[in-house]
Amino acid sequence: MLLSQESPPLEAPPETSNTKTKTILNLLQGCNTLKKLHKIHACVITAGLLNHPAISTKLLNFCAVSVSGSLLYARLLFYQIHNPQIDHWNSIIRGFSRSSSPIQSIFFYNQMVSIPTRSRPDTYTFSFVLRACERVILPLADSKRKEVHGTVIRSGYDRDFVVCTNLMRSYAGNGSIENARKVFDEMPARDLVTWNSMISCYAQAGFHYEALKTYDLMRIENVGVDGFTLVGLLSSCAHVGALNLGIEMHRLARESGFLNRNIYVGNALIDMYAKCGNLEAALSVFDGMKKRDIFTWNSIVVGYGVHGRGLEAIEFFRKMVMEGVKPNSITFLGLLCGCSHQGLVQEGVKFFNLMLSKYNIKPEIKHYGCMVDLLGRAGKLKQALDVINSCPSQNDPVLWRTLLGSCKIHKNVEIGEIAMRNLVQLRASNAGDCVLLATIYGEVNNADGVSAMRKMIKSQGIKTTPGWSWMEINDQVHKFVVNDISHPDTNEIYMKLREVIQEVTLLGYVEEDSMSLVSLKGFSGEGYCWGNGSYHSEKLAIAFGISRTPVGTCLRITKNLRVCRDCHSFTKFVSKAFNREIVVRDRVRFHHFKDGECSCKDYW
DNA sequence: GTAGGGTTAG
Repeated sequence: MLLSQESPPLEAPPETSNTKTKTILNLLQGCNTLKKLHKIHACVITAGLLNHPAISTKLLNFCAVSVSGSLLYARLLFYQIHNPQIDHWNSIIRGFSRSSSPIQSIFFYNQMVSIPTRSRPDTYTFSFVLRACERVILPLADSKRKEVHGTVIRSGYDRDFVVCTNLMRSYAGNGSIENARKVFDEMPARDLVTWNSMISCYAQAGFHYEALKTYDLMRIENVGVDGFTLVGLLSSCAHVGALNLGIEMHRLARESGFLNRNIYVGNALIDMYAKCGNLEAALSVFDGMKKRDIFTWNSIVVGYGVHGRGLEAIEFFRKMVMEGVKPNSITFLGLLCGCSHQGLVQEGVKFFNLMLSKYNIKPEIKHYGCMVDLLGRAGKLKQALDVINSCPSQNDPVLWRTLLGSCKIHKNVEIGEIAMRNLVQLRASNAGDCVLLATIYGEVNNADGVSAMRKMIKSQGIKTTPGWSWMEINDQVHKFVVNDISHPDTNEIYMKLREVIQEVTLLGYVEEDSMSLVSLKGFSGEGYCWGNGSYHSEKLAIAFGISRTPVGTCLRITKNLRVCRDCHSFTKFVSKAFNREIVVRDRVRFHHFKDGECSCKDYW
């Protein structure tokens, strides 16, 4: 009931309509609870002022938009207003667009546009309804978005920065990054927010290369940068390992004053440096920050963790807790990752237990994955199996796949078969898993096992993740895939590669061809590169890097899969033969190659 | 009076 009998008017009705209006507007001004609003609403009805434009707008706005409002109430109120005006429509559409039921927003928009004599949508209406489309995940939202887009164009709002930004985000948020780009390209002019949004749309969709390319265009158009630009670009630099561009962002941040003013920028810088393999620089930014939040601490803990420097990650964790910052589930991912790569089994187990007992953080599947990796890597395969069995969602193929990976390191057929059986049962086994188990069989000279895996792959059809490597030279990011011939300097790269192979062969490099799994050659199984005799993307990147950078320059490579044994051995030899430090960031960790050795100590 | 952009993990 809107007119509760227990809600008497707040004061005696004013005498004239004008004073009534003023009194009610004053009351609305001070209204901060729904209860007070109930009473004011009752007054409004008694005074017959519900259709007074200022009053109804304020009433509705409070219900639909303010934190103490109620959308249910807003909807009832809306239907009491005769001939709602643009402000009313915008209020109700705005309110629902950010609610848990954004579809209602579209519903009201539909009503609004269904009768042409009603208010026409304006720039605000479009912004709100597009936000609603972005949040509704039904396929229907797609056609709605296109329809709204059409209306936007027909009504001339396609020149409006804000509407177009909303359109872009709405498209990108639903997987249609091409349409987002199309909107961007077709705008007659763009402001800084539009550029930043394009970058963040790309970054959030995982198109980091395109995000960085957008910055090239930005430079040409001279639009400048702000903190948002820097953060978006730094995140993409971190993802693709573009250190030089990241350093350029750092310089811009320093010069423009954002470094000290904006905690986001500092946080993104720490993450970028850590992900690009330069922990010292990450630490220096960290040390220089006046204020630190959970992102700052997590970035440094995770940074040390993925570099396999578990003890230091633990040290940062201690400092963070001492400074009163509460760790979250990501902090523990960093810790467990660090423990796993440094073989700190006891510490890892301790932190895993601490999560729930002390910090009330429920371990998620990723944390279980770290534990399986920690124990499995250390050869405690039975315990790793127990962890999977204790996990609430033991039906996750990733856990079994991690265990299978550990079985490969320790050549354990028995538990490897258990892992594979579970993967098959979950209908999740892929070619990469077969390759892993086949490797284990091969290493214990089990020819039948190898042959069974070969059959399994044939019957399933090979489904693999294509491997790629990024490398940045002079602010340009170069991407290579296996046996790549798309690079403009392909001939030069292959010539250099053959030369490099000759050099390292003189030092003792032998291309690994351990398994005689002829039918598997050249494939990249999910998680691990596989195959010999083919030119893996990092070999091409290394050859390119050697030919294009001065002697002694460190080569930094980022790849999407794990390094295969052959490439790992190759890179060690190259680091010695050419006196180069080579930093390879693979899917799970960093490898620092120097003087023929790798920081992972051949344990990855 | 109402609208658009950012970081870790995934």
